[in-house]
Amino acid sequence: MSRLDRSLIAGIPIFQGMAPADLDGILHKARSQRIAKDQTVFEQEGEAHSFFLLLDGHVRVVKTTPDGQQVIVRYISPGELMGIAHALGRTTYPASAVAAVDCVVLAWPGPVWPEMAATFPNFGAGTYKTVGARLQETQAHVVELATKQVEQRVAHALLRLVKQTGRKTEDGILIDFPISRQDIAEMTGTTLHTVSRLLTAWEDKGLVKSGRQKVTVVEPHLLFTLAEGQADKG
Amino acid sequence: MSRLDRSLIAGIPIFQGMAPADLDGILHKARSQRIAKDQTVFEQEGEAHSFFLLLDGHVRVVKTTPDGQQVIVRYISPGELMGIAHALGRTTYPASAVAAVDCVVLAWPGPVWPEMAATFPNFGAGTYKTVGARLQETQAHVVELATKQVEQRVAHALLRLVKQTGRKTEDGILIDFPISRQDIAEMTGTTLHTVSRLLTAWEDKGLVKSGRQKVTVVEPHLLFTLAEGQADKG
DNA sequence: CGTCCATTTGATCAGGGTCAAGACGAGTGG
DNA sequence: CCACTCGTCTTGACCCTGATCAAATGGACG
Repeated sequence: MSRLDRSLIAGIPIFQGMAPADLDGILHKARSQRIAKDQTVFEQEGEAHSFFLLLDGHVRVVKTTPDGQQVIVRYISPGELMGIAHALGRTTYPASAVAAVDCVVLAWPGPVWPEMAATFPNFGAGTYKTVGARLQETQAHVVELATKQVEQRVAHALLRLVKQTGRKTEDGILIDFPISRQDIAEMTGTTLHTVSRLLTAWEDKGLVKSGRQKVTVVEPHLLFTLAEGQADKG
Repeated sequence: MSRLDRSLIAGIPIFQGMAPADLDGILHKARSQRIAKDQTVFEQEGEAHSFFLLLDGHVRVVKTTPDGQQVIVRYISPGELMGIAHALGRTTYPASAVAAVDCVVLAWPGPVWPEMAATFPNFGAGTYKTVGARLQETQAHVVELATKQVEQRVAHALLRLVKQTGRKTEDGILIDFPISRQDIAEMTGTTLHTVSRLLTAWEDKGLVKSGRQKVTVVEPHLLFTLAEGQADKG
C-alpha cells in the first residue's frame, strides 16, 4: 500500500483541529481500499474487524430480514464514518454496506478505535455525535413510516437524497449516483411499482425528471409541499 | 431535599464497579424528583437542562408530529437513562417523556455530564453503549415498519413489552403498567381500532387476556410464532 | 443482435383505515 | 348510594391506498 497523504482527511469535519502530525499518525494506522460498484464494504452479522471512512463514492447501508426483504437504512457520503460497531460496544456489523458506485475507503482495525478516541478526544466526541445524529434521523424515519402516506415518504426520501448528494444540472438537481425504483422503494417501505407510478405522475406534473437509475428533482419546493401534505392515519 | 442513599443506584448496571465514595459523589450532584402519572419528565423541543435516571415507575417516550400525531418511541424501565441529549451534542430534547404511572427519577444538570463521563469512564462508556443499543433497536423498528404486516408488528410490540416489564400472574404474563389500545397503536403505526380487533381475535384464540388499559399474554410462544409469521410487501 | 435488467402500466383485490354507534366501567359529585 | 360523565373499548359498514399479479416495453451492454 502506498503512503497516504494527510490532505486526504484534512478537510473532514471529524478530523478538524488536529495537528498535521496527528493526522499522519492516524493515517499510519489506516489502510486505503478500493471497493468496486456493488461490492460490500462489510456484511451484516459479519465479525466487525474494522471501521471505515468513505473518501470517495457513495455507499448504501442495507439491513436484510431473515426472509430476504431489504431495507436501506441510509446512504453514506464522502467524509462519513461507517461500520463503527466498535464504538457502540458491538462485535458484529448490524447491517451491510454496499458500494453504489466505485468507492475509496480508509479502514482501521477495530481495536484501534478506543486508542484513537483516547488520543484524540475530538475524534471520539465526533464519532458519538455522529451516532447521536443517526439515532435522531432513524427515529424521525420511524415517525415518518408510522404516520405518513407513501407519497409523502417517497417525496421526503428524494428531498433527503437531493440535500445529501444533489448536483445541479440544467434540468434541476440530480441525485448523484445510480438509484433504481427498487432502491427508493427499499428506503420508504413500499414497492418499486408504486415508486414508478409516483415518479411518472410527478414527471407529468414537471416536478422531476427520471430515467434508468437516475432521478433529477426539477422543482424541489413543490416536491416539498407535497412531502408536507396533510396528515393521515392515526 | 433529603440525602440520597447510595443503595438507590448501587445495583444499576451503568454504575457497576464504582466505589461507594464515587456513588456518593454522583448522588451528591443529583436531585431526586417524583413525577405524577401523566406528567412529563421533559418535553420535546424543550431546552435540555437535565438528564435523568428512572428509579421507579414506567415512562413512555413520545414524539409528536407538527400535525399532532404521536408515536411512542420506547418505554423506559427503572435503571435506564433518559433525556441524554447532552451526550449526543444536542441542546433540546428530541421527544417528550411522560410518566405512565407515578415515577421517581434522579435528575442531573446537563452540564455535569461531561464531567461525570470524564471522572467515571465506565459511566461514559455505559451511556454510549445505551445510545448504541437504542440506535440498533430503532433501526430494527424501521425494518419492522417497512416490511411487516400490522398483526406481526402488534404481536412483536406486546412481546417486547412482556420481556421488558412482564410480571407473572396466574393468567400469564402481565404488562406491568396501564397501557391502552391507543398506546399500542402509537407504538406500531396503526389505529386503536385495529389493535382492538386484533386483541379480541387473540383473546378468542386464548393467546392473550386483556381489559381496560391492561394486557396479559397467556401464550407467549404462540404469539411469537404469529409475530414471525410469513413475509409480505416488498 | 440477443440477453438481461430496469421500468412502465393495467387489472385486481385485500389489508386496514375511516366513519359511526354503542357498550362498558371507573371515577365524581350530589 | 346513585346518577352522571367521561374515557376506553368494541363492533359493524364501507371504501381507499397501495400491494399483488401479469405483461409488455425499452435501454444498456456484451
